[in-house]
Amino acid sequence: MDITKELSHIIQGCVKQAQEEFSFTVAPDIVLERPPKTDFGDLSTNAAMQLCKINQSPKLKETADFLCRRLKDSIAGTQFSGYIKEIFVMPPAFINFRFANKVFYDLVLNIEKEKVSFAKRNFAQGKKVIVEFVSANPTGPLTVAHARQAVVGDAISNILEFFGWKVVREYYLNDEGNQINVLAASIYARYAELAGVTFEFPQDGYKGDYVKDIAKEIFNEHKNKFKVFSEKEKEFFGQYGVSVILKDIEKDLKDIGVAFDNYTSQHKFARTGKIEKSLKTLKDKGLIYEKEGAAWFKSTEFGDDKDRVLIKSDGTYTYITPDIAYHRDKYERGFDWLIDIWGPDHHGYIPRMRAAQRALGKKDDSLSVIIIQLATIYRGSKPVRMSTRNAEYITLREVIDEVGPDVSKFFFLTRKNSSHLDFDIELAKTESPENPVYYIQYAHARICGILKRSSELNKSCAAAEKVNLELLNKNEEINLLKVLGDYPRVLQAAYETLEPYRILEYLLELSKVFHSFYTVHKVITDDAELTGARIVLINAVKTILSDALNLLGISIPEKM
RNA sequence: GCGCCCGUAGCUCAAUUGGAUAGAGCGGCUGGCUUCGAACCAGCAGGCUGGGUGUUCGAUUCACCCCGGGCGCGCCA
Repeated sequence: MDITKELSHIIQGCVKQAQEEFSFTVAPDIVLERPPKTDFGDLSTNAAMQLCKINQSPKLKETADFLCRRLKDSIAGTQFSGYIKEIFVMPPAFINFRFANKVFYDLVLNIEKEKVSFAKRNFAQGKKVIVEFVSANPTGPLTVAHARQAVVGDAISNILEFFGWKVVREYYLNDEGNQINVLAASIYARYAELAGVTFEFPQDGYKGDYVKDIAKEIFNEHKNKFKVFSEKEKEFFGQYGVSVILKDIEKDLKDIGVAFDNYTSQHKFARTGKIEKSLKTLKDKGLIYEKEGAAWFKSTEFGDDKDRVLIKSDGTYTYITPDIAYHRDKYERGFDWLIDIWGPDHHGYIPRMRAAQRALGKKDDSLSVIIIQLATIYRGSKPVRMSTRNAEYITLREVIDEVGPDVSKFFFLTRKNSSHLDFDIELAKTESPENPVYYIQYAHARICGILKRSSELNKSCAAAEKVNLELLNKNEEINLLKVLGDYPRVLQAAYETLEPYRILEYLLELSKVFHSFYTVHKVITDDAELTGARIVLINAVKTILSDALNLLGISIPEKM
């Protein structure tokens, strides 16, 4: 039984009665939320306040009292009454509900039976969403800056899947254009050094050692083949470099546990004719005009602050031109929802992408752009500045090797997407209590320890249905049960806001109430019935801990 | 100058999208292991939520104006 749903039906009925009683004409939406303190009960509605507000009535208290009486009447005598212990009004005019413990016992049985899918809702009904993220230029190794986007994007994808979406994780590979030419020239310059050819290193070239490595590789195969740097060499060195770098990127992503379903190469995409097609569509709609030898898109007609060049006067495309076609192609591939995850340096790009999407006749809510703020990386107390061109960066590889994938993921997921994140590598590496990862892991490990011991002692055999859960009535047990009950709501909030950090915060809270329970009560005792009940309880905690982490892409050890 | 994000305890961040006495972790201070793992628990101290005005039963949240920080504003990608 879904208490929240049932209750909101009943409240709706009572609100109608209140409307008659006080001659209110408008009814509010019914909102049920969890009160901030346990003194205020387990669930709360502001229906009375809303009712008075929209009907401009000062009778706050009267309305609340009336609603409260009617609610009690409506519930009394029904089977529902076994689940509600108390209904009371608190100032200014909240109506609060306190549950009977039966609510929580049912919940634990549910977790035991269905595992984590007890929290599942099929919101999407199999609709398709494409999540595009990372999409870092293949001009150098992935840095920790990309790592946050990778980890969050993957977690968001998992959450969407959990709620019934068919998800495709996609990496848009920007493998042509200016920066690839610069890469090609940089590699060629290093090659030239080996081959004894004079060629000046480009001014804004990529200075990292990986460029030298690639050059060396090419030199070993083709010692003196490339005497000059013409179009042919530009293409060869560029694509060679991209393929080597991409291989490393893929490996890094794999090692941190982020798997893409698809890489779309701009280089290949440009050869499908789709860019020209989308240009033609815009042109046919009269949204493109000529000025100073370039072709401009009237993006201001769709909310952008200035029009944008699509075709430069030299005949080449700007960055957005293929990107518009690419986004259009996503729709044509059958996706109902497009999610782009970008770094903060791209936020200025949102209005023009949005404009293009509108120009193509798509609804605003079919495209979501999530901006993930940068992670500032610290080594101890010192921030590390990063630049790919100047070869000053910490790579994702270093972080995986130093800190390990699970712990790094944990840190990248601890903050709201829009918040800056301080990632202290030294802290992440320490095994000190300052490291919050261990708090959750420790709770999990403790549970595993108990379960192992109980099975050694042969005390865990009672099946959940036969266990007398009513024995779980101590404060610490009830608290634990309540937090378990919050889980579906937390997941749903993470889904609606696309903010995975909510799940992590929840896990910290769950771990906290577990630790409190643990220090006060023993699970394994001589009382077989109580032992059985408590084992069911901690099993439920274990299920949520490991499955929620799994949803975030983090694994958790049984021992530490 | 314009746009976006941010400003909350000494530090790093929350606050159920307008709710109740603004909460956690770290750091500081007090206590707690003979018993399933003390990487833990219980408690104390710490706040004019950057400042101001407004909207209303109610503002950390919304609107407007200042102050301070980050990022972006190209026929780069």
